[in-house]
Amino acid sequence: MTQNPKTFENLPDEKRERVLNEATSEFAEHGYHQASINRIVKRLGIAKGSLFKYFGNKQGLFEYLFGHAINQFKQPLKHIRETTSDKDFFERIEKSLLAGVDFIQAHPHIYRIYLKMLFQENFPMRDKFLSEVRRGSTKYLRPLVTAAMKSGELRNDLDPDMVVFHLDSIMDRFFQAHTVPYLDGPITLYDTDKQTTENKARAITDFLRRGLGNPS
Amino acid sequence: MTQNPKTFENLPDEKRERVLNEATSEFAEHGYHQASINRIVKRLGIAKGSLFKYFGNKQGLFEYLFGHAINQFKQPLKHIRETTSDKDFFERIEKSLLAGVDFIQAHPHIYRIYLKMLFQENFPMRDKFLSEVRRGSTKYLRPLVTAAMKSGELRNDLDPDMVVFHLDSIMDRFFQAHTVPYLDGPITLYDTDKQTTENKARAITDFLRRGLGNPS
Amino acid sequence: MTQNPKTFENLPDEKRERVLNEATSEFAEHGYHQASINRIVKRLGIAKGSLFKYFGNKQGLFEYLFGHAINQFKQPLKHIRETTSDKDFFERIEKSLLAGVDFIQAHPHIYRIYLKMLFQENFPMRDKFLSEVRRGSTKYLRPLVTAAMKSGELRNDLDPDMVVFHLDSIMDRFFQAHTVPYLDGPITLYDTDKQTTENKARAITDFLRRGLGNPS
Amino acid sequence: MTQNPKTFENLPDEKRERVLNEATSEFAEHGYHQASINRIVKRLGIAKGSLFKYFGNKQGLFEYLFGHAINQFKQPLKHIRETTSDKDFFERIEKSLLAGVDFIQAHPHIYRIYLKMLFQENFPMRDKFLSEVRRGSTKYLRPLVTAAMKSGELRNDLDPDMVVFHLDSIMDRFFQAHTVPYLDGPITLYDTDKQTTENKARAITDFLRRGLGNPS
DNA sequence: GATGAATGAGTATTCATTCAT
DNA sequence: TATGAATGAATACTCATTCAT
Repeated sequence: MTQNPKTFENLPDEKRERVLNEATSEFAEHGYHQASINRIVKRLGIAKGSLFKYFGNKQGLFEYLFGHAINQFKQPLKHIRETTSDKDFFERIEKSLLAGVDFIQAHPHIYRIYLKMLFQENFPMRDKFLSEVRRGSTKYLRPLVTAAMKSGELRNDLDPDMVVFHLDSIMDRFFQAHTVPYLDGPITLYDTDKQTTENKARAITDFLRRGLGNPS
Repeated sequence: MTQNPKTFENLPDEKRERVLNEATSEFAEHGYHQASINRIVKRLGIAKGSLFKYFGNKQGLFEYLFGHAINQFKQPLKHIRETTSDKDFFERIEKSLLAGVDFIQAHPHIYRIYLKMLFQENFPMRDKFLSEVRRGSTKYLRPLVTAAMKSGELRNDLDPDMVVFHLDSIMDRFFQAHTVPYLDGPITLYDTDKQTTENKARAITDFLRRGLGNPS
Repeated sequence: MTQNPKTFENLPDEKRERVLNEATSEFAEHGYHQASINRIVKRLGIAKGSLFKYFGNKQGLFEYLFGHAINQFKQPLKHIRETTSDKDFFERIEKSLLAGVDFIQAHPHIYRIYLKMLFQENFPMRDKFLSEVRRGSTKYLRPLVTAAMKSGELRNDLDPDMVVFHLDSIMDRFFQAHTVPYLDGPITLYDTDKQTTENKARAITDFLRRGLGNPS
Repeated sequence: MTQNPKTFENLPDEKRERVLNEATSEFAEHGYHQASINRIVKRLGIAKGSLFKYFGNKQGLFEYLFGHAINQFKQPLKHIRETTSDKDFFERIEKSLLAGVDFIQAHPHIYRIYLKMLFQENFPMRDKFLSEVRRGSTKYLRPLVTAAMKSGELRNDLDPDMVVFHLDSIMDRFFQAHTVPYLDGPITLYDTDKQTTENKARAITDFLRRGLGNPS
């Protein structure tokens, strides 16, 4: 590998961003293997050799770009934990749902790459990235659940691991349904406006509260 | 598809099966575009021209194979409805979980193709196949839910659409976690033995009963 | 070569004709190399093997078919000579023009194959067929010219070879212009009705009479 | 054409010419569809990808090459009009015959492609190129004819459109007979030396003068 | 540091021809 | 005699990658 990421990092900010954006949207649209370096450089108007100087090869470009993106993924979760109190578990869930949708709408390309990666075994660095994302999700939800069980917000006859599995499934599906049709079933979410998203997040939270919350 | 698949259907059973199996596993491993007709025929030891005689082109092969598979998908669900009574909603859910896993373990390639299709926009016939699968899922779950609400098994303060969304999310995640690592979170399912699967299905069902069932 | 033309000749008339017709129109439409045996048998609804049994290979089919057609080519010229007298040279030319157009309109496929063959060196049997046709043309025209010069209908200061070359060029172009656009120049012939064709043939004949005829 | 031909135009002159020459002779020998990119690159000793970089696809190569050639076609006609006076119509025709043969002998491949295109309907850009050539021909001849009729060189009882049709037929056949055997009839032109060509052109011109010229 | 021409193995697809049934 | 499944070399075209300028 002859790449030299320093070369790329010395580029003017604006150009660096353009490169990453165009490449990201190419990968988002076509997945890893169908993405075409030819198309990327044509859209960018730069020489093919330059891209290879920056990142060595296709995989290097992808890893750089997705590693870069994954950091932004962690911001919103952190923000929620900091701006909400331990007191209201279900409010936190609701805010997490909305924050997730916000992030997806702000960075649709990254989320689409992530979804493609989920079931495509031959993405480079797939193991590394996916385990990182999943670990992040569990590390975020589990303390919320155990705290809520301690404080009595959640019923105490529940298995915390089950609750995490449960919440994770519902939340992920909620996000996916905002990105891909077919996944919403009877509650239509795809391509709807913000107002509707908020109503649905509220409805799901209420539903969870009724199912998991302490009736007392 | 310029060829009608009569030629293929006249083949001896054994050969027909070998062709479908090799092709299916190629698509399962690589997705649609990365799947290589060259590799398929090399593994089969038949001439390239033959495959095109059978199915006209790559897309024809895929459609035949996946359309064929999708029919098998519908059998287990039907079987459950017929062999269980309306009386125990949660037993039905538990059996559905196990039947789904059984199917996936019997046809792992087909399920992997389906998962790849979910987030890969350029699969041929994606719209047709996905909407067919999703519709099947909703059409299966909704009557179960409304019947259970009528009979008093499910709490009557729940929105049936929400329950369906809920069940669908959990069930899908349960299946996916059997196929793809990373998706199980704290409850490990991937690559485990049958005993464990049954315990987990039972645990999830119990959990749902506690959350959604009528306490009376 | 394993072909057996007897096999074909034993076929019922109706089938034999259908085979020749479909094959002829395939060659007329696509030329020799682009013509597809696959398409021919599909249109005919017969087995591919049968065609090869009849004619051995693609070239055998073409030779049979075109040899068959070329005989029909000779009929109209013969007919003209027999039904007109030596007395009116220019009437003969005019009738020949109309007879040629009639033949082309009755057998458009054959004429189109002939035209394609003219400039496509790799038609099988091209040499044999073309020289046969050209010889036929000269053998038809030359006696007409010499007779007319003797009888005084044509000016006697003309070189008979030149007259033949001349007439041949004009007549061929007249036929081609009925089949292919672009070749008519300022006198539009392509796709016109019979009335117009007759007018044009008359006009050309008159023109020739003025140019070549004996003014006395 | 997805590629603009800048890449090709930046190539060193010598290479550019070799590429065009080999490609032209391939198309001349085999026509459009039977021409093989594989053969072209093998003969050139360059990579297949390069040719596609230059011209995008087979059709792009053909259009570039033929469009390029068609411009050269127009030079000799223009040259004749400029170097001859209106005074001698038949001298102009004679010079045109010789100039045409000169061009054809200098660019035999291009003329052979043109002839193939005449009766092969599926040449790309056939309509565009043929109508351009034909229009050029008519636009060249018609003013010559009308001028000559006005000046009294041509008999005034002739229809100018007929004269054009006439001249066009004769001239084209004269050119074709230099390229393809069979088309000369009793006056042999194919593969003959320059001396003979000049004699024949003179003979044809004299013949035309006798037929069309004003006897006064 | 940037360029962009060159590469060649890879892709899906077509086709005339053969031959066992 | 008729069938139609099997063949494999051929086709146009794409693509990540290299490297001399």
